[in-house]
Amino acid sequence: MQKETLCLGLLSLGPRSGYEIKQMFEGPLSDFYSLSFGTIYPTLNNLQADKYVSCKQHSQSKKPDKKVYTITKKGMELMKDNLLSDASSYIRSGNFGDQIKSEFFLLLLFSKYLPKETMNTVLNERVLYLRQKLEQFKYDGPVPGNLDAIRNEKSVSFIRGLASALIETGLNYMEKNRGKLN
Amino acid sequence: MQKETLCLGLLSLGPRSGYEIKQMFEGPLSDFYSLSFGTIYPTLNNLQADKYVSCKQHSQSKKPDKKVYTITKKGMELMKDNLLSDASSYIRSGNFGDQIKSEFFLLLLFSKYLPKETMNTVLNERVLYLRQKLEQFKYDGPVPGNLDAIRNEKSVSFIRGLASALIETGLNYMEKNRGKLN
DNA sequence: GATTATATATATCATTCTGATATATATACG
DNA sequence: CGTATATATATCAGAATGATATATATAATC
Repeated sequence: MQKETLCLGLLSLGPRSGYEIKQMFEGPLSDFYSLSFGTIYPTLNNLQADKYVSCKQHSQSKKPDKKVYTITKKGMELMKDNLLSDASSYIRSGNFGDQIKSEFFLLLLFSKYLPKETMNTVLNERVLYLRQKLEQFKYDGPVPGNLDAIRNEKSVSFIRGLASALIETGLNYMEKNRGKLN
Repeated sequence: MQKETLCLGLLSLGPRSGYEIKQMFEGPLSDFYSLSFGTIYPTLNNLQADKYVSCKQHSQSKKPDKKVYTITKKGMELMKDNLLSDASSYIRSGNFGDQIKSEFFLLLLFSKYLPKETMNTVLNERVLYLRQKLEQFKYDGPVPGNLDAIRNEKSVSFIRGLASALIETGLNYMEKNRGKLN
């Protein structure tokens, strides 16, 4: 997805600074996508130059100014147009669509070159890690600051449910079939 | 995973050309990882310069020479060392580990900005696509050329089984819960 | 009360990687 | 006989990351 469309989409949930957009990528979106500061800040500057977002500078005594961006009508239109024209190309992506770039799967692929104890530890830690992830996805309590804007989206419940189901399947499979790796 | 380790790992399954390594990424590995020609060819050249692989040039009358690379003892050692020292960092990656970069999930996130008919078509095509993927993963018949080297790995059976289970879960979830997106 | 670590906030850039393009030939298909 | 696809390597502009720089506030630790 184009970085512009993505930033506009996140701003459609409410006005935000670049730093707060990054927080969304590190929080609720961390398992699905991410953009770096080096992408976010230039993108916001370009969007502002082209009037897709407006910017209010909140000067905070001696911290650097907090630049809060708001999506404009023109920006909403661009976002919707882009989503519509690119929708079909995203059908073949993500979870067993296009490239997943799974380092873990690659490690499994070459597991025969690792000592058995090492692979045992790795698999144990993977299981622990996935259990932890599962709890995160199932957690329904309060979230800090403006991160609840994204949590309350209907689509986010759908995605979280899907993610939980996938992790559970992965955990069950790993526990039942790990013997087959030796 | 470092591109060097990855290329060495694939060469550990047997001697191959850069083109054939690319074929592995587009075939059996396409859902887990990929490297472009722009990465593969320079990497092989560097590995050769440092004696981690050797190269035999098969001149083919008027086609460009086919450069077949073979992993050396030194290369096997580097690969194993790298795998061992990086193993723990791969535990938190892939399927709900690190970044999945799922364009499809992002599209769902912004689905409220798309017309209902469009989302309906998108979800239908996604289901068809996943069914097709599932068949691919379950297919156990013959594969062309030297691609069976990777298919016959024990770890590959494990990964394919896991992938099938995950896709099935995703399909079931989508079919049961797609109403919740409206 | 001093120090250390972490959080807020933006900006920049070298390095890395991709996706596209270039080049050249062979083969299959109708 | 032309057209599309496959084989095969190489290169490079453009994009994105990860790291680093800068500056301050706040919380935790000792």
